[in-house]
Amino acid sequence: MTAIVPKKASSDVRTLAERVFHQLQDAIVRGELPPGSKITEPDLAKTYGISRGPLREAMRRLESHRLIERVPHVGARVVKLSVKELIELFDVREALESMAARLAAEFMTPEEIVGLRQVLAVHERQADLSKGEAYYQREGDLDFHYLIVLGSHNRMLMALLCDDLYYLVRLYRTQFSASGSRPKRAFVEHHRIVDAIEAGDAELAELLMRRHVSASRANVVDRYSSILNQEPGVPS
Amino acid sequence: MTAIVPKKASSDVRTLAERVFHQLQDAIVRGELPPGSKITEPDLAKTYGISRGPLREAMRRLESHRLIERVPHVGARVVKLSVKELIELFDVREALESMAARLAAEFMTPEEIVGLRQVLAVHERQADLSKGEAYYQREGDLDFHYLIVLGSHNRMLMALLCDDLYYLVRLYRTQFSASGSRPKRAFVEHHRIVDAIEAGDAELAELLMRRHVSASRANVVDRYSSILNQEPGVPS
DNA sequence: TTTTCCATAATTGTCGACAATATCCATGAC
DNA sequence: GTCATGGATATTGTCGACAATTATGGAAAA
Repeated sequence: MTAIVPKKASSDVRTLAERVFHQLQDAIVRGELPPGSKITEPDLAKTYGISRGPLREAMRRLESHRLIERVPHVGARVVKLSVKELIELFDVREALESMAARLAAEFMTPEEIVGLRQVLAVHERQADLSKGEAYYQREGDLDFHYLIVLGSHNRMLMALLCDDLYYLVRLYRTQFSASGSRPKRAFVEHHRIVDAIEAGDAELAELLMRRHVSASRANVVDRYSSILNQEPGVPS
Repeated sequence: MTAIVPKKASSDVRTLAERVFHQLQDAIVRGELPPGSKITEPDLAKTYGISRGPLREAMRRLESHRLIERVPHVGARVVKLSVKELIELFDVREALESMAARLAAEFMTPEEIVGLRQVLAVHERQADLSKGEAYYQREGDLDFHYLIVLGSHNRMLMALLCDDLYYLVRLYRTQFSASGSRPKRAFVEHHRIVDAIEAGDAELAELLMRRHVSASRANVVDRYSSILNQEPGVPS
C-alpha cells in the first residue's frame, strides 16, 4: 500500500464492527473475497473471531458502500461489476471529479498544491524506475485524484468519492485485472490539471478533469465493449 | 404526499429493520424528530416495539444516508444542516443532476418524456390553483428532478440522487422552512430542460440543468449568507 | 427418466442479557 | 466561588440463543 496519502489507520477504530468493516473492505478490494462469492455470516464470524452482531453491522456498511449485495432472508455476495455498471461508475466520476477540480481551483491552499506537485513527482519517478510495474502507478493515480478531492474542501464530495467510489475503482481494477493503460497521456493530463488549479482557473480545471476521466472511460469502453452484453438486468 | 412518482410502498418491506428504517427516514425528513435531537436506542426500540438489534441496523442505514450522525460509544443525533453543508449539497447536486440531464437527453424513451410533460402540466396547474401553497409545488419540483434521474438510466446516479440527496433536500426544506421561492423562473427553466431532452440535445440539457440548480444554490446563498458563520468545524 | 412435493438442514432475522464506555452529579480541595 | 475528582447512572457495544424463512436433497408419482 503506497502511503503517500494517509489512509485511515486501522488502529484508531473504536469498535469491533468498524475494524471488521475495514478488514472486509480491504479483503474485497484486494480480491481475496472473489466477486460473486457468497458471504455467510457464521463463517465470517468464526473467521474474524467475533459474534454475528458486529459482523452484521459491518456488512450493512459494506452494502451501503456498494461492495456487497444483500437479499433479505437469502444472503449476501460480493459485488460483481458488469461493464455497464463500470461505465455508470465512470459517468458519476466524471460529474463529481470535474466539480471537485473546479472547487479545488477556487479553494485549494498553497500548501495543498505543493502536496499535489510532490505526488506528481513521485508518480513520475516511479514511472521511470519501474516501467510496466503498473500497480504503483495506478495507486499513484488514485492518490492524485484523492488530493484534488480533498482540495475541494467539500466534505460531501470527499465522502462520496473517497469513501465510496474510489473503493469501487480499486475493485474494478482487481476484478478486470486492469493494469495501467495510457500512462503517458495521463501524466500530461495530470500536470495540466494542476497547472489550471494553481492558476486558479476553475473553468479550465473542471474542463480538463472532465476530459481526463472521460478519456479513461473511453479507454475502458473500447477495451471491454465486446463483452458488454453479458448479464441482463434483474428478471421481473 | 403527492404520489405522482411512485415512492416505494412501505408494505413490501420484508424485515423489521427495513420497515423501521423507512419510518425513521420519514420521521426525520418531516421534522417529527427535530434536527440535532439525540437518538437513544432504548427509547426508539420501545417506541417502535422492536428490540435494539434491528433498530441498530436501521440506524446504520440512516447514518450512511447522512440523516443521522453517530459517534462511537456516545450516541446518535439527527443531522442538523449548516448553511455550509447546504451549499455543499447544492454543488454535488449541480454535478450529478447536470450529468443526469445529459444522459436523459441521450437515453430517455418517448414514454418517459410523456411522463415528464405530464408532471410539468400538473405542476403548473397546482401553481395556478393554490398560489402560495408552496408545499405541493416543491414536491412537484422534486418529482420533476426525480423523473429526469430515472431517465438517465444510470442506476448509480439513481441511487445517489433519489435514495440519498433528495431526502437531504427534503430535510433542508423542513429545517429551514424554505417555502417555494422563485417559482415562475423555475417553471420556465423546467420547460426548457424538457425541450432540450426531447430534442436529444445532451449538451444543452446539461447546461440548462446546471444553471437551474446553480440558480437555486445562489438563491439559497443570498438568503442565508447572513448566518453563514454559525458553527465551526469539528474541534481537533 | 423427469417432475413434484415434502421433510430436513442451513442461514438469516430477532431477541434479551451482560460487559465496556461515556456522561452526569455530588463531593471535596484550592 | 471555581475547578478537579470520584462514583453512580445511563447508554452503547457485544454476545449467545431462539424463531422465521429459505435452500437442499430425496422419495414418490407421472
